[in-house]
Amino acid sequence: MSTPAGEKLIAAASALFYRHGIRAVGVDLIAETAGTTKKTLYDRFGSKDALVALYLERRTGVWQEFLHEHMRGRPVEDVFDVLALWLREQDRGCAFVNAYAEIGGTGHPAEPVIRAEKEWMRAYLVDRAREEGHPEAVGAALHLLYEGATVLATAGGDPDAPARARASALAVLYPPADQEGERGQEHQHDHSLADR
Amino acid sequence: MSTPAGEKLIAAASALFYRHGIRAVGVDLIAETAGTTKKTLYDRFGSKDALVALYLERRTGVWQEFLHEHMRGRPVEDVFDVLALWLREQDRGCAFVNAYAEIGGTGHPAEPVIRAEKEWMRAYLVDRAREEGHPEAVGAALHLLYEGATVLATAGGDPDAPARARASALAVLYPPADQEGERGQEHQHDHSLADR
DNA sequence: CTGCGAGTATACCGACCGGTGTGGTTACTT
DNA sequence: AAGTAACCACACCGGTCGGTATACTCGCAG
Repeated sequence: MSTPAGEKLIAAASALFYRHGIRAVGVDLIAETAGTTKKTLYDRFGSKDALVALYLERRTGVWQEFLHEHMRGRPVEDVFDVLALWLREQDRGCAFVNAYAEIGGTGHPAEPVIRAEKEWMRAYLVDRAREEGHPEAVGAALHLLYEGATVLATAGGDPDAPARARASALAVLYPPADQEGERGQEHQHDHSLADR
Repeated sequence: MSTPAGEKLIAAASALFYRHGIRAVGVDLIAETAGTTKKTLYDRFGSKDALVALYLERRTGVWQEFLHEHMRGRPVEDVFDVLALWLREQDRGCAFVNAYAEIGGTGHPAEPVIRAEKEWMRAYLVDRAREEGHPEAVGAALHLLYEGATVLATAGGDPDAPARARASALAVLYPPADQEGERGQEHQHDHSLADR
């Protein structure tokens, strides 16, 4: 926690950074939106970069709380429903991917926060999948589908992407019996994700 | 094609936009890097926004050419190898996702270019999958895995993401025989992606 | 009563932003 | 010979960038 004015600054900065991007939002606008002054911003946080890092750290917590709350007692494939629900209000997509687009590879203090968020989500899905008896590779596949769905729902403009990802996830989680079709003689089978 | 100075400007702008982001690069820097002047830039393109749109259009063509060339005669799952090869030099990830992070939802003239690229890639994967006897839903799954792999290889910092995506793709393309395990009584089977 | 942390208000800094205007130099066309 | 498209050099514009400085007020703890 920070001081009252500090919290107001974080709240204003978070909303502005997420909606318009990091470089597009100046410190003057942040201070004005928060109803405080630029002086207070620099007294609390020292630099815009530090405020950016704090914005992403806070957002990690908010998402994790949202996810845990909505996933309680539900199977792992329901992450795609939770994602769809989240994206209904967070229509600018993944804040971490967006931030990386602007600051990636620059040594910005927020870079490790971005990486940590992706790693946390990977671990979450792997663990949840494992609890339901699936190997790690299945969790990794869910993670890929999850990130792909986020991108395609926003930059791709396809609001049904999470639903499609859910359907794909079911195929990975519960592979159907091998219905041999016209193809099937030129490749070796056993492409199960088990035991990798 | 454009005039010689125009081409130099596009080349300089493309490299700078991709590496540092759109807002981070000013028109002065672009003109100087191209060895020409800001005046010429505005005479050719009219605005920075138009140059951004052109940058993305050109990049669409470069990627499509790269993809076609490397995919010749190879099965659809090899897109993930081509992606890995591409990302070895294009280490800032998907230019379109990055651009969307900066200009998404602003009415920027480059927005339709971004959407078109995602749609083109979806159609490509669906078509390639169909040629090999797979239904549309399989192509859609490949698209999700492809986008997820790109994000996780860059923002996620996981260089093995494309390889993981390839493994997941094989499981979707060639579902193994249903090895019933400890789980399997609480869900209905038949989660094949066929016929959707 | 004094010191201090937190906050406000406002002015200021050099640098850079996207974009324009002026004027002059080639080279190719009609 | 005249016109024109392409280009360069350079100066200029108002506005905004991240960041700093000065001076003042308030509430609270010693």
